[in-house]
Amino acid sequence: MALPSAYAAAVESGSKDIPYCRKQKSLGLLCSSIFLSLYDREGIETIGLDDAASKLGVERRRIYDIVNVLSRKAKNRYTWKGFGAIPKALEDLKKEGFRENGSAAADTSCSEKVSDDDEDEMCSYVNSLSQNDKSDSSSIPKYAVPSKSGDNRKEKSLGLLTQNFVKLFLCTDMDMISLDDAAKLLLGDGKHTSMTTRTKVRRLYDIANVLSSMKFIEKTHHPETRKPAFRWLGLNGKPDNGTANSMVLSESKKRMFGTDLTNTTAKRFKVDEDAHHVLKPHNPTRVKHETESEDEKTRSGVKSYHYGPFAPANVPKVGSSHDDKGKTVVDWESLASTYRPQYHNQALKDLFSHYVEAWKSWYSEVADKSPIQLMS
DNA sequence: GACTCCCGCCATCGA
DNA sequence: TCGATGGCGGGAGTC
Repeated sequence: MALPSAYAAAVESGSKDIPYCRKQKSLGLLCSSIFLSLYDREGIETIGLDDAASKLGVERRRIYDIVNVLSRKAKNRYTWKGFGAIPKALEDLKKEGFRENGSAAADTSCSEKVSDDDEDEMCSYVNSLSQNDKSDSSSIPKYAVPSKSGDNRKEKSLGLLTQNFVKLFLCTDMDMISLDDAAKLLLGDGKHTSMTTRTKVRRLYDIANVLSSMKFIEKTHHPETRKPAFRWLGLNGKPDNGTANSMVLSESKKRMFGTDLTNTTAKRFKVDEDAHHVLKPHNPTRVKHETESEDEKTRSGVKSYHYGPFAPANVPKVGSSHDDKGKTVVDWESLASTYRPQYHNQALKDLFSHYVEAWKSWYSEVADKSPIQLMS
């Protein structure tokens, strides 16, 4: 996850004379910022559109793109039910997907909305799909949205597209699929002109960004063609305790597509560093990736702990501290003050405080379990 | 040059 | 009627 520094940079870039970088406003980053950090907490049940937009410093239109995978509760408010309801929703969606294609017996109905984000829409979509279409039952399911006059706009919604995209993974034996193939499958027979496919692929990119930021899928390459493709992670990619912090502690060490500034070029960071010196040392994502190769080495032997977003680049892992070679004494207080970002945005300050507390909590917990030599 | 995906126009929805 | 919503494609950034 790329919070909060990447987001801070995104917010700041909009107001100052820093060269604009569009990746700082990517849907994946926004998704992480909104749901995984700002809203995926105890007591948060609804998300205000204006609230999210102002907190993140982006226009409402971008929030729409993300909340399309939520269920709208009322004008300007969207429900947020956390990650807890996802397993059931996925199961429901899978059953429905099979049922739609006549390849499995399942009589689950989506009579009520059961989940959050994508799956919520998935569920609601199933109803409309089952009413409208029983088209094709070939070996590869066709999740093309049925065309029905007067309902065209709804059929093409991002939410429905998301559901069908996920169904491709859930209800087929395809381990990975390219967006191009997905677009053709989702378009259905005889519909994929180059233009419609291109449009659909663009939307799938949006969806893939959101899904990958939530760790449902990951970007990969087809082993034969080397073409970009996406692999389903499902709940394996989900955090185990449903907190924002846990997202960054997930097992995957691969670069996350669309979730943050991972593919931001050094060139651009140079610009950012010049303009925002204070943010420089504290881009957790950068830290993570810059140290990735080093990380791999240290990980190979000992099962180490995964640092969260605020792990300094030069800090040895706790697990590796048991290694005799790695007894580096770290001035934690010094690090904390050195790397503490200065946010101008109140929401960011709050968010950062939240992470600091989480970090302290985690640190004291780990320190208790594995007494290592640390300066206090 | 292909891939990626943000931006914002504008059609549609719905209060 | 008008503000809210969101599909859509242009085109810029990135690889």
